[in-house]
Amino acid sequence: MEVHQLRYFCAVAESGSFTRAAEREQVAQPSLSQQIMKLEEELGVRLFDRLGRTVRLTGSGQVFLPRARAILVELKAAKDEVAERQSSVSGPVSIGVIPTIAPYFLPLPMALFSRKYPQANMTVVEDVTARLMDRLRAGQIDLAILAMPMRGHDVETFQLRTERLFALLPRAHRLAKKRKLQLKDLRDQPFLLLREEHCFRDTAIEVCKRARVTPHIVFESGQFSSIMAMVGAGLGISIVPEMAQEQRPDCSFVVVADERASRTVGVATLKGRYLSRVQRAFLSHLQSFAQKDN
Amino acid sequence: MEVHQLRYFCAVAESGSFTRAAEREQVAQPSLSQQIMKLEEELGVRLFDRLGRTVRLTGSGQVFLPRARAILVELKAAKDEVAERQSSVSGPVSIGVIPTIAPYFLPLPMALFSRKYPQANMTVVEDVTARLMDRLRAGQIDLAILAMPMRGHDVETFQLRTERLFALLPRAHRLAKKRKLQLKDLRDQPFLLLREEHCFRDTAIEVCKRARVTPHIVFESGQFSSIMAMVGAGLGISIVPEMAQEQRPDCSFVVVADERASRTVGVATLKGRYLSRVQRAFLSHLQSFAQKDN
DNA sequence: GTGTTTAATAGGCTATAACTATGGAACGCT
DNA sequence: AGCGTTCCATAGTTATAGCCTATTAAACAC
Repeated sequence: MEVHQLRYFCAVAESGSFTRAAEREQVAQPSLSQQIMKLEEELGVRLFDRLGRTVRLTGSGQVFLPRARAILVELKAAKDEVAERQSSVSGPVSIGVIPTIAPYFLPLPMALFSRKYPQANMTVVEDVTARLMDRLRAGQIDLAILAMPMRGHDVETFQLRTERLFALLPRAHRLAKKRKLQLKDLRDQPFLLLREEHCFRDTAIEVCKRARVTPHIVFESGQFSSIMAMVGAGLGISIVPEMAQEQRPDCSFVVVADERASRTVGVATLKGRYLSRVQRAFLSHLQSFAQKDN
Repeated sequence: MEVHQLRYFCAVAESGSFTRAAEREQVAQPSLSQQIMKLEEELGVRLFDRLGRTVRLTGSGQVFLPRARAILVELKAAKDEVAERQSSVSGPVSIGVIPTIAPYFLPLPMALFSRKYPQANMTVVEDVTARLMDRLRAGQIDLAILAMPMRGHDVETFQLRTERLFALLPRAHRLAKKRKLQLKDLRDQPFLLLREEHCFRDTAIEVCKRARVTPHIVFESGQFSSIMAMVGAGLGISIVPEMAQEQRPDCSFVVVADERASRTVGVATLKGRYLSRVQRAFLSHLQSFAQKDN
């Protein structure tokens, strides 16, 4: 039983004629007759009585007609729903983001996108890189905003911006007044860093190592605000990304002048993953926030 | 969009693999891939994400899946309903019958058929031949029981029985005691006949004419019972078919011995008309009441 | 790395739905 | 009644398109 057979059947039933039905369906009359016969054969029942030049539904045909119509309608509805889904910028977008980016970067793009496309249904998952990648691979999130570079053959990444790193110092610190500093200036300072699962911890340690500095870690936390409070209390120093800067009476931020002392923020999607129209729209929306200059 | 594409799509969605789906659908894997791609092309949307060796529905695929399933289910339901209709002896049977046959012949066959197939839904239309033929052609009745022969290229007929004609006489009539009589014996008798629309009137006149008798008609009615009452009252005589005989104190029935003084009862269907299983069953049931002899 | 699994590609084959042309039956008209 | 017209079915042909096998490319497992 094929779709065109149902279409032809309905056309004959509605026009009461094979010839007119063939015209309506843009097909030669014998082709249509043939398909109707095939349908009748498969059903094991005559659907039409061919009475001279009038064609009339049999009882079985009358039973079959509404069902055939319903199927054609549902077929169209299924097609339309999928098309609608693609043509309108609406539907679910699930975004994963790491905690060291989420509060600083995401609010503005999300608010603007939500205003532009009220039909978009955004969900944000905040988690560390490893678990975000799991979710990305599991299809639970559509895209992930995290620190570049992302090794991993199965993801596609787009850089959004590269930001300088800043030393976070107590306001009373001897380096706090400088306009910039070198990481080697921080040697022997007690360090406060994020917990191991956070990738920015690795970034910070990495840049230190490159400057031949091995940080002495005295405190670990899950968020910058705890670290800042501790630093403000004079317990040590830290390194934070540019976007985490904020006005605080107890802390100073001094830019780290070392070559390559930076963090790159990017967005990742699963390679081969098909994105719906909203999802693609959000991705390019994010890219419009990328900063071309370093 | 074709039915097999929907089947393949559901198979892949359910098995999570093109290869397993191809096995399930008894088709080579490339064929299945091809049809899925074609479907995706028509919908303008990717339905599956091909992620390495795992295959997963896209959002659009998830939307499309339940609809595709529903369509396949309805397709089967439509097919099944038609099949059921043909396999079981149930459903509507509409029977037309002329008034000079209806009360005498039909009750027994109908009762037996109804007992044998309680699911059969019989309807009887009693009307004269001309209007029954109209209804037959209009598809309002499935078969018509009437007097043969039926001229008309567009009907198919089956003879059921041939019955002798009887002279209907007042009990006191001089011929009432005879075991049989000739039509010419009735010459000059006042005739009571059915109205013009009734074919049995024509039959009666026809047999008379053949016997060189021109009936002098003094009364016309729509039913035999009126005629019998009148005949019983001595107003004249009539001719009735064998099956209309009944025990009456005021009338006698004497068989007409003339060659070809008979009426043949048969059943007619519209040529080219497809009969459902019940309808065919009732037709052959009627034929089982045919009398081979005479 | 190597072997295995999986989906996509390529090319040939076949099945089938399309077409044109024609036949036959039914209906309308004169 | 004869004629022309209309309509569906049939016959034969063409072309589409779905299926196949063989192969490639990539991903995964060991």
